[in-house]
Amino acid sequence: MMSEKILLIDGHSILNRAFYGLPDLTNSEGKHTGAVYGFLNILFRILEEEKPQYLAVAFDLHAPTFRHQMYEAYKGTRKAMPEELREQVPLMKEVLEAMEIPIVSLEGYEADDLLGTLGRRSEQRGMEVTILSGDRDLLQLATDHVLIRIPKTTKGQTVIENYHTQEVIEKYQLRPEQIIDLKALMGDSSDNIPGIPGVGEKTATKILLAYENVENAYAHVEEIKPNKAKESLRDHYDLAQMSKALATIHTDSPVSFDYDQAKLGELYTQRAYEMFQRLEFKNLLQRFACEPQENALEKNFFFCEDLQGAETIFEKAKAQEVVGVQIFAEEGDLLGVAIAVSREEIYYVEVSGFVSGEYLADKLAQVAKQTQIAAFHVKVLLKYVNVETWTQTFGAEVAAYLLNPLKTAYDYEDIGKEYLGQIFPGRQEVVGKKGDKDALAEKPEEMKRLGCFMAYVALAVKAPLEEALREAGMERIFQEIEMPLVFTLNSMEKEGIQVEGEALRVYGEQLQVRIGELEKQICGQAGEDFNINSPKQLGAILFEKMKLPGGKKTKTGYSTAADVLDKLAPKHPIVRDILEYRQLTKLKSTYADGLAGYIGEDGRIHSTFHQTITATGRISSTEPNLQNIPIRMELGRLIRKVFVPREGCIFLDADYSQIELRVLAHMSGDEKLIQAYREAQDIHRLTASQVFHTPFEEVTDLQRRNAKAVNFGIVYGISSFGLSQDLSITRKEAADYIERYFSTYPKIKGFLDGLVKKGKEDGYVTTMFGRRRPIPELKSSNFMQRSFGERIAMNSPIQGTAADIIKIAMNRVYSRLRQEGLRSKLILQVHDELLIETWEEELEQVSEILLEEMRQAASLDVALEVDMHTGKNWYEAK
DNA sequence: CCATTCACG
DNA sequence: ACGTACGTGAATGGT
Repeated sequence: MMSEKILLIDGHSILNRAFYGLPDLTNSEGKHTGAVYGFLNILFRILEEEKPQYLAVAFDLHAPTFRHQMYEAYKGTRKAMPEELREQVPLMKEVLEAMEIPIVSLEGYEADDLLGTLGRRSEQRGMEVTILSGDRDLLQLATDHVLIRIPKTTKGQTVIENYHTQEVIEKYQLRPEQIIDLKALMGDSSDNIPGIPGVGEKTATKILLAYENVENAYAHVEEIKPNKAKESLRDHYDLAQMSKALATIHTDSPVSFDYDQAKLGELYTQRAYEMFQRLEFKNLLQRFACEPQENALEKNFFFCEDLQGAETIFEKAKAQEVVGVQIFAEEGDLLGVAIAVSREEIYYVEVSGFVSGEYLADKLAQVAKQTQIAAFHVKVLLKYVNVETWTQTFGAEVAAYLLNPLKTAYDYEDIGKEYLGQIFPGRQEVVGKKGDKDALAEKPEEMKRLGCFMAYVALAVKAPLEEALREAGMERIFQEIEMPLVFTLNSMEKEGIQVEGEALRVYGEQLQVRIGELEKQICGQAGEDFNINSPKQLGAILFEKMKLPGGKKTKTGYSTAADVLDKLAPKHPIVRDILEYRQLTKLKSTYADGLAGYIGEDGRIHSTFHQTITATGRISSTEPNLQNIPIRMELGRLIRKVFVPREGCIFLDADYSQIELRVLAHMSGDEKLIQAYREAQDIHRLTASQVFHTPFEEVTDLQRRNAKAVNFGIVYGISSFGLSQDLSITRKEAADYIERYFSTYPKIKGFLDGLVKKGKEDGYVTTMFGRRRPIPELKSSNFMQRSFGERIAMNSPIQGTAADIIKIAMNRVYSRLRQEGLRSKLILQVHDELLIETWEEELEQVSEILLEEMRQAASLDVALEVDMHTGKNWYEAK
C-alpha cells in the first residue's frame, strides 16, 4: 500500500509571498484580500498536485520565542508588516477555519519549529511529508521522505521549486543539515541571523565542503583559506555558534497534534462558500458544487479551423445587426478571432491551413460593412481590420471608461461582472501576462475559450452599457466624441511622426560632453565621487557633508527637488552645477536616448494614444510620451528640431490660447471676465489691472506675474496655501489676492462653490458636454483628502471641457481632411495643440480647415482663439 | 515594486 | 490644526 501523505504549510511565509508577489486586491467593501487569494490559489494547486490525506497550516504567534532570549536583536523576523497585509492574517485564519483546516501554533516557538517537529513525527509514522514555505531555512528539514516546496513568483508566474535531499545537494553542494551551518557562517539578513563578517555564500560553502560543519571548521581554523575567513572565524566563533543555534529548527517541539483532525475533509463547506462570496473570490467560487457552472455558456462555444466552417461563420455574422468580436494578434499578424454571432453561438476561428490572418482580417472587414462590431479594444481591432466608420463599432472599454473614468484598467471580466452580474475567467488568471502569441502556443484550448468569453461579453454588455450611458446623459459624448475619436487616434498612431535619428544622436553626444564636465566639477566640489542621480547620496553630500541649510522634506530623507535647490543656489556654486546636471541628464536619458529607441524602420515614431486613462477626459501618450517634449527651456526645446515632416510636407501647428480660462469664463457666465476676453489681447495684464485697480498701461511685471499665477490657481482649484507656495509669498497675501480676484469677477466664486456643492450632492461633477468625473474624496472624513476632492471638483469640469472641445476639433479635422480628399494628416495632440503634417500644395486649404474646426468646435460666450504656425520642424512650427 | 524627480499641458 | 496647487509618463535608485 502506498504510504499516506501530509501537507504542512508555513502560513505567514506563504501569505507574505502572495502579498508581495501578486497585485493586491480589494473587495467592494474595501477589504484587502490579495494575499489570502494568492495563498488559496497556491493551496489548491498543491492539493491537486499532491493529493495528501492530511493537511495543517502553522502560524507564528506574537509571543517571544526561545530565540529572543538567546539573542537581543532577534526581532526583525516579524518586522513592520504593512497594514494591508497585517489585516489579512486574521482573515486568512478565518478562511482556514471555515475550510476546516487545522491551524497549528505554539507559544514560544516559531512556525518553522512546528513544521520541523510535525514533519519529523509524520515521517516516523511512515508518511510522506510535503512542507510548503517561502523560506529557504526549511531546506535543512529535507530528507528522502520530506519534500520542501518553495514557490517563486517571476513575472506573474508561480513556479515551485522542489527539494528532497538530493535536490538540496545539487543546488547547494551541501547536505540539508549543513544548511544550518551555512546560515551560521554567512548569516541571513531576512531572519536577522548575524553571519560572521567577511564570509558570504561562496566562502561559507567552501569551508563546509572541506570541514562539514562549523565546529569542525573551528577545530581546523588555522588551515582555513582565505586568510580573511580564517581570522573572522577565529574571532567570531561564538557568534557563529549562536547563529547556528538560532538557525536550527527544532524537530522536537512540545506541540500537540491530532492526525484525525488534520485528515483532509470537505474543504468546500457552506461557511467557506459564504466567505469566498463576501471576499469576492470569483474564480475560487467555481470550485463549489453549488455554484452554477459557467459550462452553461461554454456549451455554446464552437472552435473552427477549416475554411468551410469559417465561411459559414462569417456569413452568419453578416446576417446579424451586431456581433461581439475579440481578436488575438501580435506584431501585425492576426492569430485567431472569436465571434459571438449571438449570445447562444460563439465561435473561435483560428489561423490554420487555408484560414490565414489576411483572410480573417478581410472577412471581418466585410462583416463590418453591414454589421456592427462590439469589442473591448476597438482601436487594437482597427490595427488589423479595416472598418470604414465608427458607426460600425461599439467600444465596450470606452463606454465603461465614460461611466467610471477612475479605474486603472477595463478588463473584460470586470466589465462583465459589473454590467452582467456574472463571473468570467480573467485572462491574467488563465495565462498570466503572456502575449497572445505565447499564450496561444502554450495554452491553446484555454485561450480559445477565453476568446469566446471575451467576444460573448463584448456583445452581451452592449445593451446594459448603452442603458447606463443614456441614464448618465453620456450617450452623445460616447457616440459623437469618443467613438469617432477611436478612429482619429488610430490614424494618428498609424501615421506617426518622422524623427531624424542621426541629429538626435549628435544632440545626445553634445549633452554628454557637458554632462562629463559637470560630473567632474560636482564631485570635485563635494570632495568625493558619488552618484549624483541618487537623491539619497546627493542629500547626504549637500546637507550632511557640506552642511548646507535645508531640512527633511520627504518621507525618506532630504528633498533635493529643483525648487529646494533653487533656494540653495546662492549658498554654494555646486548647487548650480547640480541643477544643470539634472537638466542635461534628463534631456539625455528621456529624450535623446529615449526617443531614439522608438524610431521605427520607417524612420518614424508611433506613440500610443490612450483614451481611457485620465480622470478628466484628457488623452495620454506612451511609448514614447510625445505630450511632454521639452519647450520651456531653450536647450530642451532644441529637441523639437529633430521632429520633421516627410518630404514634400510642412508642419502646421495650432494651439488654443488659454482655453481653460476661456472655458471658465463661459461656464461661470461672469460678465466681467467674458468682457475682458472680448477686449483683451493680454488677459493676465488685464486681470492684474482689474484686480489691483491699476490702469492697464501701468501694470508692473510683478503685478502681471501675480495675476497670471492667480489665473492658474483658479483653474487648479484655488487655495491660498498653494498660491503662496507658487509665488513664494505668505498665505495671507495669497488669500488677499484671491479675495481681490473674486470680488473683481464675482460670478467665479459662485460658480466654483457651486461645483463643490454639486460634487458633494451627486458624488460627481460634469463637463459642458456631460462627461462625468466621480469624486469619492469629497466624502472623506480626512481634511486633506476632502480638500483634494474640492479642488478636483473645481478643476475637472474646466480641464474636462477643454478636453472635450479639442477632441471635437480633432474628429472634425480628421474627417474633413478625409472628406476633402486631402493627403495631409493629423499626427499629434498635446492637450491644447494639434499638429498636422501638411502637403505643401494643401497648406492653404488645410490651414483653413484647422483654424475653422478648432474655433468652431464649441460655441462659447468668449471666442476660442487659436494661434497657428508653420515650420519645417516642430521647433519652428511653434 | 515604490519613491523621487522632472518633462509637458 | 490638518499641509497641496490640476492632469499625465519616463528614468532612476534602492529596498
